[in-house]
Amino acid sequence: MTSDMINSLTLEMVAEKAGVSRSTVSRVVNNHPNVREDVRERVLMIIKETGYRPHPAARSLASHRTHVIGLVIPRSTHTFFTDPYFPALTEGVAEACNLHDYTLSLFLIKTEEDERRLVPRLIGKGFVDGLIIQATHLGDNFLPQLSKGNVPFLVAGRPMNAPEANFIDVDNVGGAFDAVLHLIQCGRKKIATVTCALNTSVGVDRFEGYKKALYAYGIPMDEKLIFEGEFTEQSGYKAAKNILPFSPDAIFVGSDTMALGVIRAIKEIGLEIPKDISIVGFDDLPPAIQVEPPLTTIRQPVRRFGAKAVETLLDIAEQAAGIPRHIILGTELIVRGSSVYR
Amino acid sequence: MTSDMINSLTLEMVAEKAGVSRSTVSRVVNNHPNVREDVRERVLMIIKETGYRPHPAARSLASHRTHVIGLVIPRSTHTFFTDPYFPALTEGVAEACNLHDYTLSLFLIKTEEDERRLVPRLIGKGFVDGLIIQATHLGDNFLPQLSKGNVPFLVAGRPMNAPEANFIDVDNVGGAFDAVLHLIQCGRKKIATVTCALNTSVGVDRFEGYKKALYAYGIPMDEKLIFEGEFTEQSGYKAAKNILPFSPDAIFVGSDTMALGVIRAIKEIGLEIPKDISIVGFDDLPPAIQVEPPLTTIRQPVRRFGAKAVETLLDIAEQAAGIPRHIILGTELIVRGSSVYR
DNA sequence: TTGAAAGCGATACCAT
DNA sequence: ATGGTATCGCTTTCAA
Repeated sequence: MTSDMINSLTLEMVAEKAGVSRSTVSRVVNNHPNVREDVRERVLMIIKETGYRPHPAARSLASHRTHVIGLVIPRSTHTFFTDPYFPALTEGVAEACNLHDYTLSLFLIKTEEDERRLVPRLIGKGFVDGLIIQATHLGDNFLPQLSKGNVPFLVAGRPMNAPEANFIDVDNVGGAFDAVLHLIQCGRKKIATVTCALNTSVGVDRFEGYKKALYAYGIPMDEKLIFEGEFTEQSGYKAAKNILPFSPDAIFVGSDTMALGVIRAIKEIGLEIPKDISIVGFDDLPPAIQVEPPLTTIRQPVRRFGAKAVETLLDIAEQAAGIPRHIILGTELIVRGSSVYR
Repeated sequence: MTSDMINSLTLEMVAEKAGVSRSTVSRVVNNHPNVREDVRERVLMIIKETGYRPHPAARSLASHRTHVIGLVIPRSTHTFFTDPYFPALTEGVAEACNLHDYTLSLFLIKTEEDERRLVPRLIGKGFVDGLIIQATHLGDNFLPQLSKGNVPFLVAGRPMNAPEANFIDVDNVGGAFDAVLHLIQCGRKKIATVTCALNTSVGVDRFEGYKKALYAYGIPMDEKLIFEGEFTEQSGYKAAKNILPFSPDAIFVGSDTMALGVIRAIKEIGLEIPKDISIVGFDDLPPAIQVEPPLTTIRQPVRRFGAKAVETLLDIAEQAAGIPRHIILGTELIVRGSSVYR
């Protein structure tokens, strides 16, 4: 038996060997209930012996399902490998796909050109069973375009301009609140923040949490202690440079990656963390434990996020037109060396 | 016209509207030369008007091509989002796929279980047109298994135990040589190295370059100045802790990520970079410019790597059985603040 | 529970 | 240059 034969095996041939019709083999392959047990076993035997694999294209042509999920990361120009969040998300989704026997296709949309070429294919029938769209750098017309197609999709992260879309997100407001609350409990009085880009929902929501916490504890907000970053280490560094002259005793930074930059800036002017100033980040990705001191931060359940995203998407795909889903996963404060001084 | 209709449009319907046969429409769609110019234009018009898209499954069932490339990252348990190299590679490949109108499917193999389930599907006909296999954590029986199938594949990185396989790699030996040469030219005499895991070809090759450079300049090798890391920041830190007591005046570190750890360790004992000790890394990924001082390193052409990988793979897929390809891309020394002291 | 047969939507060969 | 048609390998009614 050559390796060529292994692959050109068809349902029909298996059926013949098993002495049944191809319908029956198909039922066995698809775990249909209506097959006599001994027949099922016989067919299963032959399948195992021959190494038969159904042909994906034939299958999806006939069944109208591809068993493929697309993960779309729009405008990922310099972020995909600059911020570990994206690989982490990708990993989570990939893992969940493996688990459900789905294939993950990855679409990194970097240019307008990419978008023009890709979107029409994405929303065409028979390309993928569903899409997970990373929300951060979503343009204004991206989701509307998607909605014109009939491919089910789920936004990963709260979309700014499409409250009706299905989405899954972490509790950014709550997480940020916890972060700032922690700083307050550390005895800090002058708490600054470096926000994520404020044209993104992560930026807005984490900033919201910051404001809420200050408000809840009667701490007045000081514009001079607020600076907008844009997700990169460099922007964190720059933001810190702007904030430090006003001598805050704590900084809540919107992401771990930016916190790296903040810490770099603080060390540069010779302040000690957490003695002189406390730092809390957000994400809890690997960099958080690769700095000195290790970073207190808000942990996102990246793996659970991916899994839940895939499951929800598959669920949406099954329902003809269900209720909109807005799923929020909780976060967790992880206390390390960068915040508590004693 | 409902959005439903957009997607259920078939070749046949387009053919009817255009008053030609579906063969002709198919030719137009596939850029076949044998179509009269005015007919082509008329068909193209109708396609644009109707928004017709060929059905991928139907297409690949009939043509035996999927227009999908698989990127496989074996045993990526804690590396995929720990070392920015993997996202960078992924990005490069994704970009190239976009360019060639191919879809990228991502397979992260983390467990033995994943491997058992995935490999048979991967090598089955009709799943992908070709595979790019990341070499670093390749088990011994991975490539042999792949070879049993008839899916063309290309290894990204030199595979340790399969010299006959097609692969593409960067010149790790040459790059490491240049790195160490640079340190020698900086006047350093006692040059240590933190290697990548030595059961990987990156590890072996970069170490080889280190040895070659020392040899070329008559510098004796000192076992005490050599320590094996395992790609992570933490392992770099640990390695440096072991090496620093022997007071080297330079360290060539096998990857930027590990160099981050090395620098952390050096700062901890109060040495100054590059005054007391010079550091050179390898990769030139974002972290390289997020440390103080910025890291001198060997730049890999990640983007070009991805592009070349995809092109080569597609090329292999076209040839029935061509000569084995072993492609090596050059590297470039990027001098920043961590090496030259004056 | 099983089998027969009609699609699924394209490609590609063979005529013309 | 164009059209007719067999074919790709499976799913899914519909009958039996």
